[in-house]
Amino acid sequence: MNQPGIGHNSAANARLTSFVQRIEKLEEEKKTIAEDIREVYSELKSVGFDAKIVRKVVKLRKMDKEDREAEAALLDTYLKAVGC
Amino acid sequence: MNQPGIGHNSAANARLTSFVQRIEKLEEEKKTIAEDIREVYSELKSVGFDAKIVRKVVKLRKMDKEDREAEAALLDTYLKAVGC
Amino acid sequence: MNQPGIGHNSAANARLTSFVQRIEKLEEEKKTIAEDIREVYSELKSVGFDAKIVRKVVKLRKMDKEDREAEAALLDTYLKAVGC
Amino acid sequence: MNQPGIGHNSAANARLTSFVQRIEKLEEEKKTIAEDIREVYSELKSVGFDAKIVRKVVKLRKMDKEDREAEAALLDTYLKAVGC
DNA sequence: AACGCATAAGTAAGAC
DNA sequence: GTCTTACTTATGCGTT
Repeated sequence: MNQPGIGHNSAANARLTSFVQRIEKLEEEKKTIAEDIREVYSELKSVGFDAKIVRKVVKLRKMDKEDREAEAALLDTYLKAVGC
Repeated sequence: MNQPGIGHNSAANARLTSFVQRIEKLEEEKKTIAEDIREVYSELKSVGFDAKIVRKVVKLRKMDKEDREAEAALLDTYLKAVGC
Repeated sequence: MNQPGIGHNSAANARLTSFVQRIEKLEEEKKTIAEDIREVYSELKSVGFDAKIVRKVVKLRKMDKEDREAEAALLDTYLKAVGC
Repeated sequence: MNQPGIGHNSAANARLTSFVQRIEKLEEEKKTIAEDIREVYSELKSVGFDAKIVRKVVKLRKMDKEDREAEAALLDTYLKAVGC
């Protein structure tokens, strides 16, 4: 493919390096935020809430109500199909 | 279970709501960063680099780094095992 | 700690190597089974079932009925607490 | 969605049940192997090795292996990019 | 018994 | 559009 000639083209090398560094920096930030989230869960746990359930709450709030209901209905159907 | 009595305790409700909102805000930020990363890939692609290759480069660099960290951790564990 | 002296004791070395190999072999087998499970999901998907829901079915069957109900009740309480 | 009509179709019910059982059986086997691995660790611990260290050794070996594979994959991608 | 870690499951994005 | 691969989330295990 035709990406800029690497290895014989210092300008392209520099450019690529720059892209890679930007990505790595962003990934670093993302990781930091993930840690912050974990901290919130651990704080909430330490004051007595059930972290597992709170995770479900967060997830459900993200889902559209319709989707939620459709999924619940399908699950119900399958459970009956397998005899539960 | 001994989580704060919810339902008859507006203070606990408010607290839980606050935790949930903090989490949602943080997840929002995380999502934004993930989008930024995708944008970098698309930018780099648009100037002629092969995104797939760059992804592998980033991955490899990360693995190398982790490898070094794992080695250091192992050494550390050895030292502790030996009483240092 | 007092694990057998490694590095100056070839018997201990051999023993450790043997343990490590046993573990690696077992992990290999575990990986194979995980692949088999994935294959079943993809087969069931190919004949029209919703793999995501089937996963939930499997998970729910594993849970005790009581636990299931207790969890559902708590989830409900939390959802109300945050105004859903 | 177009999954087989469940609930009014005993053939589909039977099929789903069969899939679920296959999965459950496979998960059982996987669980057994996980137990075997734990046993090896406990055996090795009982003869004086430090399980924590051995875990790290296993992990490191795995990472090294993955590293090599990732490198090979990158090389492969380069070659393809260049038309080989 | 709680805490953090490490593995495993589930979900979503990207390649072909 | 399918299919795989990568990332994220979640659970369980070992440790303190």
